[in-house]
Amino acid sequence: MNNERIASQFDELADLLEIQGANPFRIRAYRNASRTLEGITDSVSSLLEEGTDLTELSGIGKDLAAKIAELVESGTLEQLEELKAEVPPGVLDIMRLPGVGPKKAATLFKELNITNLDELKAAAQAGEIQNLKGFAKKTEDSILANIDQAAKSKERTFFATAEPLVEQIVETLAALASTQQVTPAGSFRRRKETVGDLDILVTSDDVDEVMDALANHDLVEEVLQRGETKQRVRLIKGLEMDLRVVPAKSYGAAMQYFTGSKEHNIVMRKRAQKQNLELNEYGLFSGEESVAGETEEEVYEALGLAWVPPELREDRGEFELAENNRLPELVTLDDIRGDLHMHTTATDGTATIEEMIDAAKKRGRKYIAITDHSKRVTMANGLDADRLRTHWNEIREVAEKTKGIQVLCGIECDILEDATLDLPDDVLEEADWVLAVLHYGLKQDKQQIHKRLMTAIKNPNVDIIGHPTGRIIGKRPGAEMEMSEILKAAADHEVMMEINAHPSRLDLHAQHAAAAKDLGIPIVISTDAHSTSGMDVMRYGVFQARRAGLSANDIANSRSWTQFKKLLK
DNA sequence: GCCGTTTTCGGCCCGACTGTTTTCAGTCG
Repeated sequence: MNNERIASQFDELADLLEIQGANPFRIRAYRNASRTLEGITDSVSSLLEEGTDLTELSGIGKDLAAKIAELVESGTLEQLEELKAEVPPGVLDIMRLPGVGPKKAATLFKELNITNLDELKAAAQAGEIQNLKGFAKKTEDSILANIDQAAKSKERTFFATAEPLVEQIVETLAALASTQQVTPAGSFRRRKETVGDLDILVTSDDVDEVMDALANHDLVEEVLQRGETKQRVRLIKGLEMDLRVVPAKSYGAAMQYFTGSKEHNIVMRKRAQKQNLELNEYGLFSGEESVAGETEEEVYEALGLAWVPPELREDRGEFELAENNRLPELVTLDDIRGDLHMHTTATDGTATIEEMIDAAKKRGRKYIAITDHSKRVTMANGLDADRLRTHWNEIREVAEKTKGIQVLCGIECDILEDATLDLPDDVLEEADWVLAVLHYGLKQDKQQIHKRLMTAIKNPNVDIIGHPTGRIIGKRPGAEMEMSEILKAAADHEVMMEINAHPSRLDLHAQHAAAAKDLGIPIVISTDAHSTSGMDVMRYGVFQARRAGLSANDIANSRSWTQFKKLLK
């Protein structure tokens, strides 16, 4: 059983305990443990095999360590099964409706025996809900209004989808006469792979003007809430956005607060408490007196910390670095000089070799690798040895005529289900750049996946493993593997690892990339472009690298061509 | 249920908004 699965069992347990009105701190303990499990590279099942004491992990005590062991050994958790028998799973869907929480869901279940969304809808339509204590007509109406939408819009939105919407709204609000500062906060500012809600922070002399401007914006479908300082709207594509209007003297504290993450903020507040201070979105206070609040920097400084880049605010080690002024200088898009994963019309790309080279030059790239598919990927018209050699000849011809950019003859070579490579060694030897990847058989068992990746890593012609887990965010999980072992092998055999920059992949993810950095593995951020515009996704890969705490030094394709060349096999 | 340089017991982050209420509980981020 992998960490994610155990984490989700703990989350479910926490949800069920909430419905039952259990001690909120006990519930939090399960959620904290879930987060810890999602954040570590080693699988707990292998840690247990090695005899590691799981209580060494933060947020895992004796009790939860035993529950993890139970899950790993038996595949189930007795406590969870008992709770599920008491609380029907549909009650959790009800709890997730906007405006309904654990208490209301519990009331609906206990008083009316409502166990799923369908029954809830029927009861609301029959007018039965408004008679319950704590409910009334408005709650019933709101349930009916949300119930159909909620069923389908559970999923989060890719950062890349949200970005243009946020930019347009920021532009509109910034142009108003009354606004001074307009900045997105929340998970968007932290550059998470996906965002749930959006937050925009504004300083303004005229709250109504700002709120009206947002309410009337083309991208806004509905105003959900409007108060003195906060307005909540629903945008197109089902995204919801909170607008917060804050005084200038609190702007930094508000930015800090609303950027999160929640976990990061909890540590911030505890630090404040230890210094007999109180931190909230209005500032850092000593009694009534404001100590800091106008800028984020002064809030961090007052708590003895260097300013932490938003991408690192996850309570995953950033505080120790910030205390000692050892935070990394994170890589930026401007650092990127090469792009080492892209396709042409030879397989499933839409642009020719010339067009791709031209597009790369326009984006300031100094070197690229053209990496079309190998033959196993029939859907994409993958290349066999003969076609590949012809393709490489064409690439060399074009490259010779082109100035100002190095073009490598590459291949995206499939690692087949039987743990062999899709092209023979004598062909791979001729390549400048071999990117080995898993495309098929991602559901094979862990041992076989491991064997396949090891075949590629040990092959002396393989330069890099592309999109290592094969995950598609929100659609399919990656192949199961012991990432720490794969990374150790990659370090031993001097194989690089890719952060695939496509918004739906971002693979390696941040924690894996951080683990790769710790082993000294050069990381390559690649666009996997299938068209000239596909090269523009580089920024998302850079954001992912920043979230992993990587500097330009850690990124192989931020080096000059002369330096990068030395890494080639 | 976890945790500890004030602690092995008694804490555990905090404010805005809404709806249902006559002063507050629930929800949300």
